[in-house]
Amino acid sequence: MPTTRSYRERCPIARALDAVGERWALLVVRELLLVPQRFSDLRRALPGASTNMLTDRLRELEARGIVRRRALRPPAASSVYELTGRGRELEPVIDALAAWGAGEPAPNDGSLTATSVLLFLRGSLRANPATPSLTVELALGDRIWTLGARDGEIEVAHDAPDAADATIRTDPETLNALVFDPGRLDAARAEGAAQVEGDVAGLRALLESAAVSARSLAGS
Amino acid sequence: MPTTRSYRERCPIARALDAVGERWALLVVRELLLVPQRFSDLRRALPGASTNMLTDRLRELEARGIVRRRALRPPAASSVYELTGRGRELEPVIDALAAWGAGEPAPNDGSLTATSVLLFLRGSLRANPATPSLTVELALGDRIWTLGARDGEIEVAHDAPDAADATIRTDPETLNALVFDPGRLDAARAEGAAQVEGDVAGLRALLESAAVSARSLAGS
DNA sequence: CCGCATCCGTTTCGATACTG
DNA sequence: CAGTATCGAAACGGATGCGG
Repeated sequence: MPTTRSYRERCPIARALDAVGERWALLVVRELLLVPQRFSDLRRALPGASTNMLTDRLRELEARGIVRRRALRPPAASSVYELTGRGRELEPVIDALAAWGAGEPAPNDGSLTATSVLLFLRGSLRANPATPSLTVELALGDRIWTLGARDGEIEVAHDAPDAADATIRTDPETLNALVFDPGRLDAARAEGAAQVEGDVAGLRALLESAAVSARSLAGS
Repeated sequence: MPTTRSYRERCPIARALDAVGERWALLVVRELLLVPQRFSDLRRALPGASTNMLTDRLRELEARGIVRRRALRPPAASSVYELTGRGRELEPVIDALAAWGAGEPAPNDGSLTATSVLLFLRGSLRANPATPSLTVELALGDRIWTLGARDGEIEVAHDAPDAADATIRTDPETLNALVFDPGRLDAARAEGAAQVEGDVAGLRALLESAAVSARSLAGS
């Protein structure tokens, strides 16, 4: 049964925590921030969450107008969960948490989802005004993403770009390592952990731009 | 016994929530954001939190380097809890939550602390670039605060200003109402809910500036 | 296989009472 | 004032089962 407890404060901070302060709630929002996901996608992304926990959180978030459930077109006997407009407004909260959390110690056995890495990469690039303009096609697992950097505006979308300057195929682990240490790019390519095509120098410069912010966040 | 569970993710968002995602943790940070507080101050500010809950959270936050316990000078047989530098870095998280939470429904029986109102007032003024420059002395309960607005820089401090343009003595409830509807200022003064001295017109303009942001936040 | 509902042991929460 | 002790209630976490 969904959780209903409240801090019973009129403070907006407490009200926000009443809505998304339950355990797992903000991680569900995080996973849905870049792309709608099915129940089983969320399970894979949040292996520590039990099924009934996920069901409860999704129901609560739906009841609060943060998440919406949408049926897929008839042939697919499934549905996806996606953020509502109100849910997307949580992005600044997620971004602030990511910036702060980068300074906390990481469990060395921790998992890492594609969404996590992409959000952190995006945040790092946004934090660096000198980020070069470039459109990158990112293939992580079986999903294709577009990373667009243009005049300091950084966007990540779950689709293939019309025209990519560079293409990289890798996994979240490797991409995360590259965000902190772009110097590993050649080693990752040699090991087969990453395949790169197109403007390799541009991609390298983009990663360097992210690394500047990423390292300063982690160091604080 | 303090909580030790973790999401076991290397995602910075999950790491942040590992540190401050437990129930009540961020409300403790909120209360300490503007001024160090004693245990009993926190109890009053968070009446829904049981004493052992507060003890647990304070110990955890202390262990994580977010809160520090400081003994007061000898005559006072007491100590205060205050944020560390790392703890103060949570301010953007708190601000983002406040901005989002203003759009959530408020329980009509909810309490409201001075800190809550001051943080929201500060956030509203910061969100409005047209905020007039003014120094206000704010007396809430038995505490004196300084609200300084200068060239768009808004600061709230727990002390008396060197020189105030205006002085207002009221309670958190009334101040919160004024942030949304400055038109009530005269009524509040007539009812004795607020006493104002000095540049009343300036204070009124400042409240109007806050109200513009406050209403747009609540309306979204 | 997907999306849940049910059951159950464990942890955390919340309220009250009590102590240095 | 600043906590500890205790205990029932709620939430969490994992396993299993069941209808599409």
